[in-house]
Amino acid sequence: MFIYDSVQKTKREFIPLSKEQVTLYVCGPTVYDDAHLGHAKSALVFDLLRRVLEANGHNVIYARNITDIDDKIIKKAAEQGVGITDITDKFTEAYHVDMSALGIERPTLEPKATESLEAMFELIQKLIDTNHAYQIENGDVYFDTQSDQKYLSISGNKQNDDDRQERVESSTAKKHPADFALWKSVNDKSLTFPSPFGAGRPGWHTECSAMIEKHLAGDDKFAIDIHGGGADLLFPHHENEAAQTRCSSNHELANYWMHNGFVNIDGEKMSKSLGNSFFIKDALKVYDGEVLRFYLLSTNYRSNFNFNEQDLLASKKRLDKMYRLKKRLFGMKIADEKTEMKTKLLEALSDDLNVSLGLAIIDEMVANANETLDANPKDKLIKRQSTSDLAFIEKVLGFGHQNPFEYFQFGLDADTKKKIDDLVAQRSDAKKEKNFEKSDLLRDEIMAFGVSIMDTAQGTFWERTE
RNA sequence: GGUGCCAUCGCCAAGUGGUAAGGCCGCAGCCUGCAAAGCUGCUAUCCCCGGUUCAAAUCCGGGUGGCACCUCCA
Repeated sequence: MFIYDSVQKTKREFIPLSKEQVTLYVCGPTVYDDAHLGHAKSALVFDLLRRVLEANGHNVIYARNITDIDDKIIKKAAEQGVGITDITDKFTEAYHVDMSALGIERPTLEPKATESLEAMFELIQKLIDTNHAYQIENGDVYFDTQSDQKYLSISGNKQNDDDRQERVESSTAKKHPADFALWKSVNDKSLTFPSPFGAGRPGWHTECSAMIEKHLAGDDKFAIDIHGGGADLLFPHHENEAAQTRCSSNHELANYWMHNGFVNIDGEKMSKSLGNSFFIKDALKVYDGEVLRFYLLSTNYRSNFNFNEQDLLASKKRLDKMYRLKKRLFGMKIADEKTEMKTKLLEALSDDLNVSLGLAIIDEMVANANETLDANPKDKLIKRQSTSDLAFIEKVLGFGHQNPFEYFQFGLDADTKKKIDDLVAQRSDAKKEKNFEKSDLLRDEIMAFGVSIMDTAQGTFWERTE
């Protein structure tokens, strides 16, 4: 397997620290609002990574945190006049619902900041004891970036001198403007925790390092195999996490770093002012979750992704083809066939998640199966192989888990389906009587529902095509 | 200002030295009562200039044009 390491800026062969397991940590959401398409992208990419690692025989321990201590949460709770946990519980649950709709499997571990305070205290104390952190008069504890020789080695950023000057003058009692808070001394009623450093709240970066140490780290040169997140987190978040871990333990944080690109909408940076499609839950009202998954995952995860409806619809047609093959194979038992397609697909995905190439391989398989079945609808071998191929695709990519007939009925209520079924039956009768004028009229009626019909040897099927 | 990424057919998009995958759209054909679906065939020399090399979309230099981060935003 090969992974593009965004710290070394090169594709590297993936060699796990331990043969027993692969440790993967991804920065999860801050639960103060509904998840948007960017959250979806990140979660999808690392869900895929996990599946591909597993398909390669690795036992993956995947942790994705929930940040439930944050100023934005406090602000929201205050605005709405509700408790902190009302907000965090609500949006944690909503996050799970959205992720599930996208076919994203639950991580092995989902540590919450509120449940990791002890680990954070331990981390901060170690940093203080080793002079990598200091507490100022007001109680804040800062990480001393100057004490870390390797600070900025993750992002490759350089300290900007002009910038530095300005901030020194305006800053507080921090030793250096780049120093960041490990513990913020606050004493408001909303959300404060007692700690060895006084009452307050942890800094944002603290939780990830602490959780990794607590749940995943071993004795190796690196705490974990792979650390992932959105491209925006490289600096300062991941830089700071790495510094904390480096200075409080005898290992670097991660052997491989992966960062997914941003999602833009119609060429513009996502923002709430652009409207509803911003949130996953709103997108799900219009599009099937699996269609969203397929679309968001269809290109290189590192590039920025430009979300727009035309591309999504074009992408959907590709998924449709897979489902039509699934229809042709409906009822087949899944056998574990060794096929060339599986080998090639896994190889493509194992090369830094090359989904684009993988989709080309799938298209080729689908076309070949259709061609063979067109020539001989009873070809047992191709049916077994294709069924097996589709099952593999479902497992490793998460595409194709639905009943193929229901897939094509997305968004239609039972009443409408019944009406369409009735019209289709009437049309079939008319066709039997060779009353084509009547059957064509009925077809027009059916198509008015945004539905296409197709006559096959197995009977007439209909699909919502819009 | 600092750091970094990107530029491939109308659109989306693979391909990191050996002579341009795939999908959408379009055209022609097979199939069909007609369709739809499916299948077959057809459609690019890779932003510009220069260099390295037997050989470059792929490496180097210079342009031009996008974009991101440097403000707790995935």
